Order: sequence, then structure tokens, then C-alpha cells
Amino acid sequence: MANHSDKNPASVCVTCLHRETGFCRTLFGAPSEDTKTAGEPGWQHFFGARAGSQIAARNHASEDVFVLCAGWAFRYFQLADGRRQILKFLLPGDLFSSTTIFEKAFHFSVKALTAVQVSGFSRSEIRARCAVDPDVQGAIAKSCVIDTHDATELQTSLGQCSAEERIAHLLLHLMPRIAARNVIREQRYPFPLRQQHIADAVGLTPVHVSRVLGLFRERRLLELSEGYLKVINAAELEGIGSLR
Amino acid sequence: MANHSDKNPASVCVTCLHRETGFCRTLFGAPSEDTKTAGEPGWQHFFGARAGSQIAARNHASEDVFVLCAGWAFRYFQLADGRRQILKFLLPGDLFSSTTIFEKAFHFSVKALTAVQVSGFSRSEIRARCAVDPDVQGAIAKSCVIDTHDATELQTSLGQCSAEERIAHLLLHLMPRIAARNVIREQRYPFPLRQQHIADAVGLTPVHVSRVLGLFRERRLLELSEGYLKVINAAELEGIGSLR
DNA sequence: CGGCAGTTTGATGTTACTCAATTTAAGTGG
DNA sequence: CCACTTAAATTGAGTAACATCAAACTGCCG
Repeated sequence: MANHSDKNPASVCVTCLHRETGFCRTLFGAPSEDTKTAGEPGWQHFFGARAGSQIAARNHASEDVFVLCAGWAFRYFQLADGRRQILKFLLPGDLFSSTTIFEKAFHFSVKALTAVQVSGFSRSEIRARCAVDPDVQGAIAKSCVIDTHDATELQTSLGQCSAEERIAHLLLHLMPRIAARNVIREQRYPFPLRQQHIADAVGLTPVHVSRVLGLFRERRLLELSEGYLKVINAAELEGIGSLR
Repeated sequence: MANHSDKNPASVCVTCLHRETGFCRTLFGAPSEDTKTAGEPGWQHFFGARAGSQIAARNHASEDVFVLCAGWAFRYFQLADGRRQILKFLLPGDLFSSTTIFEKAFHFSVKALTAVQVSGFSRSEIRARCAVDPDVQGAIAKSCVIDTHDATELQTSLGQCSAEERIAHLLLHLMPRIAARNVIREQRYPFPLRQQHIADAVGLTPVHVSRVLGLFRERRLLELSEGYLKVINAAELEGIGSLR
């Protein structure tokens, strides 16, 4: 696993706690001054990782279930010759994958896109809670449903859509997820992806991604630079990428 | 929903019952003369559907969870302009989707590829059993894990692989699944897909699928006709389509 | 100032798509 | 069993979308 040296026992998953979208909230209950300063319970631990570092690898196993608490990461599948498919961009509150609740071994890898904080929970503890707490059950079920639905959309996008449609769809998929975790003003979204990441997510080359984004910019649909995505014409973007 | 007129109360999901792969086995226990002749319990019912008929539609909801008991079907996602992505080919024992256990509404559609028999189970009954029976829990978890893993592979195949690789991968994915449900002699697999289905599953046009299959045939990797797939050189096929 | 990572641009190549015609296979009714 | 019909598969020619290769450009940081 990744380097645990940035471990910060003082903060208990604060980022996740105050997010409706997060998994931690269900496990901890709503945030309180108590939990924020309580330190780690025995069945939970934290670690940080630098941007670009690998924080989970395919075929490795863990007794823990991991949740991203701060920063961006991505889950991906790598082929022997170096090609990789980015399966999902992980935002604070996201499980690495909902299947990790049921299985020790990963079928995927995870890398940090920015500096991140990750929280690990004992799988057996989560499953014990699941057995008695319908809220936890519901959170797990919801997570599975969302992952599957996202997978369906990605498959459709990759299999059926043009370069423009795929990129527009990716942005449209990310926008509400980013908005759920940040205050958005003037349609300006924090957006740390490099074009290489977009390329690996939508199955194109970075060069072609650059051309398509250039087109979008020319048509005044959006601007993308300096770690921000500014959406100028959301309606037209949806017309291109909405999969309806 | 589909036409229930072919309903056949005499047979209790026999096809699923004697399959290790099936969901019904977990719910019923191993087959016995008893269950085979008992008729339907109140929380389960059957129906048949003709080849080509739609048996589930996106945005429709049902109190039931459906399992394919006989024949082939496929789950797919359709776009407004007619394009469709086939997400999974369903074989006897397969749930339409594992998410149907958690959610009433479908995010996908299902069509029969051959004549089929479908079994519907009351969702509330399954969830009640899940709460008390670890085997049922395990079966559901396994089903989620497999669906997610398959989704990962399909995403990678669609996003990163060439036409040859995608088609080879599809065949390699199906072979063991077919073999688990049929006696295979001489590497000859029952295979009812039309080239159009392959095309919709791997994101190519039927014309191009025909060319690639023609190449495979020329290279003596396989033959594909008359509803059967005959694999001649499995090793080379794996070299092309194995995603390693 | 130089170096580096990321992006943009241009020229060219390849893969897969489109359109259209032809062949094969599968029924169907006489 | 044989014309006839229809769906599916194959083949060829031309084209569009995206990849590849290479060079130039940008912003950033030491």
C-alpha cells in the first residue's frame, strides 16, 4: 500500500463527514465537535499520499475498505503494454469501489491525481454494521447502484459515441459531482485533470483531446485551464454529451 | 412487461436449479423431485418470451427481480437516435442486473435473443431472505462483484482495444460462461448471436465485424456459423483478446 | 536564463465507417 | 422438391474519424 507517513491522527475524516455524498457520514453519523476531535477509532485509520502516487494495485488484497477523504484520485485498469482505462474519477466521499466491501482483492488500481487523504475502515466492522444497521445497508446498496449506472453510461459512451460526445459526457458527468463538494460560482469548476487523464478516460489520444477541447473553446462552450473548467454554454454541451 | 401467456406453472425454474452459476439455486436450495414438481410458490412466477421481444425497458419499475432461466437475452442501453450498447449477454441463471435487487426502476433494457424463460421473484422476499441467510447475501455480493468486474473489462476493451482485440475479448468472455451451461465437445460452443449483436456489444459496425471475423477464419482461429462458434486456436485468440 | 511538463499545431497514416452491390442462408408456400 | 422471399453475411470502393509523428509553443520553477 501507499506511504503512511503523512498520517494525521488529529483530523477524523472531516472532509467526508460533512458531505451528504460521503460514505463516512453513514458510518459515523452527522459530524459533531466530538467526532472532529476524537482521534481515530480502532477500526479506522488514515493516510495521505502525494499527487501521482499509486495508492492501490490490482491483485493486491486488503482487510480494509478505502474511502477517499480529500483530493482527487482515479480508479483504472492497466494493460500489459501500458495502455490504461480510467474507470472513475474519485472525489471526496467516494469508495475506491463498492465491490471492495465484498471482496478483499482489487480488480483495479488507484492513483492520486492531486495530494489526497484516504481513510481505511475494517471490512469486517463495516459488514458487521451492515448486518444491524439499515442505513449502512442502504449506503452500500446505493453505492453499488451508482457504480453500476455509471459503468453503463461509460460503456455506452465508449462504445457508441464520437470523440466530442465522449468528452462532453465526461464533463457533464463530473460537473454535478464536483458541485456537490465545492461552492461553484459563475459555472467555474475546480478541475485538476490533465488532458492525458481525459484521454485515458474516454479512450482517445491526448492530441485528439486537445483538438476537441480547442473546438469547444472556439465554439464558446467552455474554457479549460489553470485547474478550472469554466462552462459557458451548458445547454449546448448537454446537447452534445447527454446520452439521451 | 412482456407477454405472460406462455406461463408454465408445471416447471419450477428447472434450468436454473441445476446450475451452480444460477441465482435460483441459492434461493431454492439444491434441486429435488419435490421442488421440480411443486408448482410456483407465491413469491415467484414465470413467463416466456419469443426471440427478439423486449422483456424489460429503461425507466420502468417492477416489484420483482428477474432471472433468466432458459435461452439467451441481452441487457442494453439505447440512445435516442437508435444507437445501442449491449452491456451484457444474459445466460440461464443470470440476473437481469444485480442492481435490480436494490432498485425498482431499471436503468437499462433487456431483449430476448432466442426464445427465453424468465423467472420473477418478489424483491421484498429476496431482501427478507438476504437479511437472515448468509448464503443469499453471498450470492448477491458475488453477483455485484462479477457485474462490476465484467463492467471494468468491457470499459477497458471499448476504450483501449482495437477491433480485433475487442471481438476476441468478447468471445473469450463468453466461452467459459457458455461452457458452464452446456456440454462442449470439440471446442464447439452454441452461439446464437448475429453479427449485429457482436457489433452493438463491441462498438463496431456489423460490416467491420464481418471483416474481422473473416480474418479470424482465414487465420484459422475459429469458425462461426449455424448458431455455433468453433474455436480452432484458443491460444492465439487469447493472445489477441486477453487484456493482460 | 535554461529546463521541463503540458499543450497546441501541422502533416501524414491507419483504422474503421459508409454506401452499395452481391452472395449466402433460411424460410415459405406451391 | 423447387421457385420465391427475406434476413444475414460478404465484398469492394471511397471517405471520415482518429492516431501517429514531430515540431513549436506556453507557463512554471529553480
